[in-house]
Amino acid sequence: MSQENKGTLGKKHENPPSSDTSSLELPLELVEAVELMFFAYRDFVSDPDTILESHGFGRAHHRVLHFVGRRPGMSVSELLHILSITKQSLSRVLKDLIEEKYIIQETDEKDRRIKRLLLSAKGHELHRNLIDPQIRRFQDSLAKSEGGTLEKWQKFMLHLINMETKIDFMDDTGGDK
Amino acid sequence: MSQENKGTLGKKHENPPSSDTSSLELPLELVEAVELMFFAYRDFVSDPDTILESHGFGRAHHRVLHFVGRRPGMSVSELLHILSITKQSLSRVLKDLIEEKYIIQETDEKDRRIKRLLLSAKGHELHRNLIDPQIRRFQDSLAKSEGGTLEKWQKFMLHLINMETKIDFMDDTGGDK
DNA sequence: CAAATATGTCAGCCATGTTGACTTATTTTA
DNA sequence: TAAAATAAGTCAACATGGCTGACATATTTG
Repeated sequence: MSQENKGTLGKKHENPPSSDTSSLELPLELVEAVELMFFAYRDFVSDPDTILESHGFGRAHHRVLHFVGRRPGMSVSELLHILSITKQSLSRVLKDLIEEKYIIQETDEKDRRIKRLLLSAKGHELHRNLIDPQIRRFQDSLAKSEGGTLEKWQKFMLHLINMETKIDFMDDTGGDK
Repeated sequence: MSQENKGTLGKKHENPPSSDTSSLELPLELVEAVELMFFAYRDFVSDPDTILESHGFGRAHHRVLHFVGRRPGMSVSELLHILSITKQSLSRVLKDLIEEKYIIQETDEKDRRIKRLLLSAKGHELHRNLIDPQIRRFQDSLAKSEGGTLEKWQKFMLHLINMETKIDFMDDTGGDK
């Protein structure tokens, strides 16, 4: 059942031989999957986008709030590394968040060059409001996807990401596995 | 097994009661899922991004190539609708693609106001080169995700998207389901 | 013939990425 | 201890790809 060709979301057409014409014919269900990735991601971030707008923030601010929330006390360079952006890009949004007291900086005691980043209460609240609709979306989808487990979805998604990223994620996630 | 709390990608911590503190404690595995969505999407588009760069194109060009490739003969307004962007945004990239002969315009016979969009041979080739690494990524991930099926992943992703988007996608996909 | 529709274009704004050059603290190391 | 390396921050300029508003043109429809 799981290996059959049916169920690729219900196209009218029969699947093409699906054989090893690999370099000639693309497997249609995977082309569809590419598209699903695009649509799902776009809609998945649409709710937080709306909330952010009302605060004069953008997606970049969201990412910072998210990662600082997930790894309280992380340094600026750790944040840069996980986001894979330049410090000039980061600085614009980080400055906003610090000025408006969503994020607090604490100088590290041992190494006073390092600034530890933390969410303020205000920051936690916003982060919470941003992630709530996304969590709900997952829960709804999970409820509707009988047979599918979150665990399997996670495994699949994890395999899509690059090794270096995987390290960052694991880090974030606690490490083992 | 599929309902247990374990396997949320291997955090060090025990899962918090996971009870109905719903409005107080976020389900950790879903917070991780949010993050996976971010990382997976970013890495998933990274290969095409590299190819695009060598052509002087961006992600926006990729999307146009993709949808025109998937729905040959679509009109400009259909494309605008599916991309959910303004015609001014589209025009910049579409102009590039037409000038450089990746996309061909044909005036509709019945209604000469409508321009039908098509990929040229050159367009097909580029599209193919862009999607190939993504297809490969899916195939690799699928191979590594024993137990998980593409079908279930698709169902889950489909449920994440908005109703209106779902209509667009189905359209694209052939309609039924 | 008037109104609606499909497309295209000009001009300017905004968010968020980039590079390169430099400063200031602070810690490490030779 | 003096020099080098590291962490953070800043200024300036540039690119991409969203956006709005205002219009122009061709074509079809009522």
